[in-house]
Amino acid sequence: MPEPAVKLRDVARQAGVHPATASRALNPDTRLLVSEDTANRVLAAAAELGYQPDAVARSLRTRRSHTIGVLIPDLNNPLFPPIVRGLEDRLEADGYVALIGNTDGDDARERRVFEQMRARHVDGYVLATAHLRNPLLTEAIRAGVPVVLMNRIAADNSLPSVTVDNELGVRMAVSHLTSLGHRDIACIAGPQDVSTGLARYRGFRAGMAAAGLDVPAGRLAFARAFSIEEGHRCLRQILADGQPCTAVAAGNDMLAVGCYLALDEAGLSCPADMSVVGFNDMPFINMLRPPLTTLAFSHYQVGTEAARLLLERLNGSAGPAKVLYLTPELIIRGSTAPPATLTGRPAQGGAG
Amino acid sequence: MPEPAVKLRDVARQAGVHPATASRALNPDTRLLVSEDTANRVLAAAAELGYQPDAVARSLRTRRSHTIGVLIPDLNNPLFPPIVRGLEDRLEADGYVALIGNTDGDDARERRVFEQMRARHVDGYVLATAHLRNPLLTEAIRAGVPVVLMNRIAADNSLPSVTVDNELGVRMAVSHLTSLGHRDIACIAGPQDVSTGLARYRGFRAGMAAAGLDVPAGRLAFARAFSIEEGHRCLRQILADGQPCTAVAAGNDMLAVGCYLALDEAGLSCPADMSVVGFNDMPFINMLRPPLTTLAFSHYQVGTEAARLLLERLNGSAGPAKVLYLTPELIIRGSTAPPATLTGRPAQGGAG
DNA sequence: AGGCTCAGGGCAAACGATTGCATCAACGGT
DNA sequence: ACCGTTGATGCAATCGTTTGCCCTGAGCCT
Repeated sequence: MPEPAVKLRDVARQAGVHPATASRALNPDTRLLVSEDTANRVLAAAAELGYQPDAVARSLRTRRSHTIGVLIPDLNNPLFPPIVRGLEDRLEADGYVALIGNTDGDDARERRVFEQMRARHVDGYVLATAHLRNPLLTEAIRAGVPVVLMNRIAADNSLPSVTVDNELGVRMAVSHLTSLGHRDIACIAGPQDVSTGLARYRGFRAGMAAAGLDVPAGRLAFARAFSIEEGHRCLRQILADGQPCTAVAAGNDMLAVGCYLALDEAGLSCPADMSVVGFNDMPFINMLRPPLTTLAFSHYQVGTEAARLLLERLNGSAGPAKVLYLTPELIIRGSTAPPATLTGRPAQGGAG
Repeated sequence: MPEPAVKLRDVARQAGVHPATASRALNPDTRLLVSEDTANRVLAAAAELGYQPDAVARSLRTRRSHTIGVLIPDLNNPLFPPIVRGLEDRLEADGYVALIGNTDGDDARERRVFEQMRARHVDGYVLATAHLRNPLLTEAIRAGVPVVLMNRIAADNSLPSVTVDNELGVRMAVSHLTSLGHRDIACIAGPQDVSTGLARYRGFRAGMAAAGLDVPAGRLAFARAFSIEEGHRCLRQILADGQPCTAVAAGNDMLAVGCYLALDEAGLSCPADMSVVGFNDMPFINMLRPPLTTLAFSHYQVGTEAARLLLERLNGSAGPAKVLYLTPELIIRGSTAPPATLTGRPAQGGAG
């Protein structure tokens, strides 16, 4: 037998006032409109009855739901849960809750989820799925709903965003490889229609150019998704028909894991035959065989900062969009070592 | 400038009917109440204007939100995302969306999230966080909201649940170890106030008893959480003051990963010095050093089945609670091998 | 032809909270 | 003593949809 929920009306009756008065007493912003005495009576009644306001009714009337829509491209990627956690923690502090949607990188699904959220009156969106140009973005803007981008950013920096400095990161990775003595370095770039894929690829070219190294087409592959399978496929392709190489820079850690599979399959070992470097330092990546050299940043912080940016908008600040870049840190682990031509010598040579 | 959303009223005006009629025409269940001709006019108008019903208003009126609250103890555990995915996929097929909440195993936080969801009129809950006796459960039941448990189950099987056969799984693991020749087997049990922790510990004792083996206290440790840190702590404790052993059965994969850390720290190697077996076969666990022997089951299916059970309830079926047990499969990988006393001999001995 | 049924569709009342406006008492100033 | 002011509270409309009820007109039977 369902227990009847306690309503504002009940609190009002118990306190001997009109529901409107009770409403005002309960809302901190309007509490000063009622006498302190009445306010206390209402508060006491609410506490005693265990009153919880009906978020749905409130949302219908106020047009605010205190709910934020969060779109994640792939929740199975361990990179995202810590980000989501950061978001939730920060949002909760301001009384918002996150509605999380998984899109699988599928546009149709993304649209469905987006509409669902809209119908539920979300007050804002945090998107980790943004393509460089995304129809959803303009649509949300037009509807007047604040949007913040996470991890990926938009083509024109027109939206508040928080991301790691991808280009810098990959330049650091390339510089690490060249300082180990590598000269023939392959690249498995991520999808070029999202900012992370593009910026990291740019970073790769910039890093190679700075070192005076060439990037022949045979040492370059573009993944269609940031997935293990695509990493596997791309490195296999490079190994099959590309120029020989001694190291590979992968667009992210998932692609790097795919590289491990391709190396196993080809009977090559990492780092003896080929060094691998990833991006993201996602959870568990330090426990792989071998532990992956990669670029780290605080995932949790990406979430909290995105939440902060969104809350700023929700609270009315309307300045130009802030784009926040976190600085990545190179974490050197067992997957990178001097190339075989150096270690092949009797000496256990490090390179300068 | 925010675009005004199109409302039922607009559709009705465009079709030349009353909003009530439009509402009936739009709802498949009541469509037969209006003439086919009118229904078509309304449908056409709705399509033309791009009408999306306001979920909030509807939910206020109908007391149904088509939203399901999902409570997850730790989204950072890669076990859960595939489960959530299964849930979402199955729920979406029936027009429901999942509201996901992370509880961090924190009771207070769990309660807050639970209340939030209640205020948002969720139609049901799927809990992966259930303690063996949980005040939230009785509370939800009393409020008349259907609840399904996932992964963990309640003490008295009074609620629809889907879980893997934990006891059987660990018996299989123990039998695997004994057949390799292990006799001194340690156990790192999970928290005993959740069903998975308890059932797996029972399975361990049952398996050992069946093999006629003893379980001295010094080879037993109880983790306070299913975390890497706790696994680390527990194995370290056993190594420090326990009887010597050649294998350890961990309460889940996270605890097993913690064991890897403790072994590294003690200068022991797996599986040469100590075999390790986990539970769950969570993503990435097959890529560790060494790949972990563990018990597998379809995580995705746990999600879909839980959704199915909940949908049954939502659609009015009121029979006794079904408890669904999935059968685990032992996946033998590199973390288990015959004990050193056997492999120490020149022959590459297998054991019967 | 009159009365019945019945399909089709409009009216208005919900759902529970918020909020602009009206009311009303008390009070102070002149 | 009267009037304007102010502080506290009640009234009622509103958010967008659904749904019980009633009304209307057409068709049918005797």
